[in-house]
Amino acid sequence: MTLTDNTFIGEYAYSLDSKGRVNIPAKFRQSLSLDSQNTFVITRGIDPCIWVYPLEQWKEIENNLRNLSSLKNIHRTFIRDTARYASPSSYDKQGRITLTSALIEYADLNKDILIIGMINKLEIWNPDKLKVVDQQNLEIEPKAYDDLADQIII
Amino acid sequence: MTLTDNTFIGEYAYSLDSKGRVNIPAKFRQSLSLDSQNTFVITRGIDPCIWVYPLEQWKEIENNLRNLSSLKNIHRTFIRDTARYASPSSYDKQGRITLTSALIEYADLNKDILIIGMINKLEIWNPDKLKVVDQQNLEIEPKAYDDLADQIII
DNA sequence: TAAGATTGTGGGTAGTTGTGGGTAAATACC
DNA sequence: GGTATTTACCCACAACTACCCACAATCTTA
Repeated sequence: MTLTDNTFIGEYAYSLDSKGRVNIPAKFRQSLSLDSQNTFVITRGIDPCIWVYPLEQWKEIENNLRNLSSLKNIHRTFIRDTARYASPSSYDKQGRITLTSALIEYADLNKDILIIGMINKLEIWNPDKLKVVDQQNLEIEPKAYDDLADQIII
Repeated sequence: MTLTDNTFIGEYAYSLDSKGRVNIPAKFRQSLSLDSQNTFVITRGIDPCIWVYPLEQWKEIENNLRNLSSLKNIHRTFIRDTARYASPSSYDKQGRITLTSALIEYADLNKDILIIGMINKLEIWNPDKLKVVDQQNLEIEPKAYDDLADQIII
């Protein structure tokens, strides 16, 4: 059964091979919209992980960036920060995408990796790094969670 | 795999050879629209870097400039600054464009350069200069950045 | 339960890409 | 007008990448 297009949930343990390739979980490939043309855009996450957007989703970001004028420094900086680490990657016949060495380094990936569905995108993690971040997040103030509760019903 | 025409993302480390030639990343050449006829227009960036526009995109800029009235000093100055340093450059069989010595000097380029996809154009940087600018931009008020981020969901 | 299909992982190879340099045409200079 | 310098086009080659095939493990289906 398939859920909504370009929507991803769940956690999967996969491996990164010697050529920098990672399998995209079959379920995620099936969730990818036709308009995304078997293509994802990979980029730096805010956390030390790789963000993987369906092409269609990424194009929306691009369209927003396109409307910013380069006359303003803050706009140029925002475009540069957003665009420079991004790179399109189509999956091969086996369902794998190739990561760039820059991103592998940024996320500090070794052989074992974790792929997490984040609704509108995926995250690729070094499992050890994620453990550390999870630990840190235990210290989030309860108040912050309460504020969030105002915006989202769960 | 092709993304949108004339849309560029990613960061690439290349080199400037003794003849003033720089490779245009293959992915960018593939993104270039047919109407751009393998041609870019290079000019001064606002930051100390070189801006590289697809020909088609540059024509749009020219049209926008056409609509500015020469009665206003700010308009005249803007048109002059934008037009005077611009020069078209087609890439050769190997995919390289030739930079003018004036622009190489302006961007203070040595052998190692960085090419950054900025959605509607490219930037060519001296990596050391970019580091300095990146550092300066850390001082942008977080609030201003957040406001921008609110408009663009990433 | 058994056969078939799907999925995740590994590796080989042909084509592409980035970089250097050579030569002839075009341009500038005296 | 002849010479020097620059520019444009061509070839060469090492490194890398995309594409292909193979296979074992898992899941599906009858």
